Amino acid sequence: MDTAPESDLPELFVRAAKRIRRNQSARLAPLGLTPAQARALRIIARHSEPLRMAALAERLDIVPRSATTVVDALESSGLVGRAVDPSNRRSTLVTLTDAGRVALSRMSAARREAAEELFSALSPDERETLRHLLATLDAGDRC
Amino acid sequence: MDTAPESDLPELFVRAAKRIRRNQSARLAPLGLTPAQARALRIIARHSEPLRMAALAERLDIVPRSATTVVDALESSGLVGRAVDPSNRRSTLVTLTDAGRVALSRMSAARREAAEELFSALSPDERETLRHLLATLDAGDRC
DNA sequence: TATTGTTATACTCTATAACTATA
DNA sequence: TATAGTTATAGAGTATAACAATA
Repeated sequence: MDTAPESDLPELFVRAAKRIRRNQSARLAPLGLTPAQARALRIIARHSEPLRMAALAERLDIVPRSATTVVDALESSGLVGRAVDPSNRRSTLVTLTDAGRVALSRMSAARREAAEELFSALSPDERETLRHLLATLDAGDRC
Repeated sequence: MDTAPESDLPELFVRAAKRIRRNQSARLAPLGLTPAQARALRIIARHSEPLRMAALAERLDIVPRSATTVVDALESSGLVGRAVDPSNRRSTLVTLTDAGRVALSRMSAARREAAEELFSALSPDERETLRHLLATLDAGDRC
């Protein structure tokens, strides 16, 4: 047999990411959201003040043009609104709507269930170790 | 400040996967390969015998139709060949060409460099722990 | 009738380049 | 001229559904 699954780190990440993406897609579809839209919504919600498009793009780790597509979708769904920044009319401020807040609260339950389902193979200690290693990686790769 | 980066496991995975995908794309582009094509090529190479399309799709964790697209690209590049399975003429056997073997050997150096670059923030022990946790997760989610 | 792969099509995510409005 | 965001376009990755050839 030469079918032993490859187990190097990048390959394992690709596999895990694929499972997570699928799980998220399935759970978010009933809410009318894609994973990228949900991610953007959470980032917008985490901020007390409206976010500029460029700031949102940076936090999503995508180029500004790609953020436009994501926000277009969220705006069409009525979950966020765009407003011209009065202090710099070139900038667009993205704000959460009431509907957006409702969507977010529905998402949080789905996210908890998804995390439980995806990481049930690990003990709480193991999950914390994993979280720590991934956070270290995340911080390291940005320097 | 309410800008502390979210650090739950799914979010950390999405971020890590994005970095890995980018790194792989950049390293594979000069070889004329996409990450998915490279992954397929490695799976085909790991087998001593030709792989059926359905078997390849299963190992890539994609539907058979999607495997067709990947193999089409590899065949156009001359890295793999298709042959009718004599024992079951409905099946297609995918085989590595000499050019495919050359491409694979070039890939392996690129993969080592990529892994070193991506995981340099972790010690060898930490990498092994991470590998173990991801492998556990991978095995668990398939049952 | 069931299986294997493919044709046809569509959607998500993201990118580069060129343009517009504003500064 | 520089900046912020967008219009236009493209490509990677993957999916569902319908169909052909074979079993």
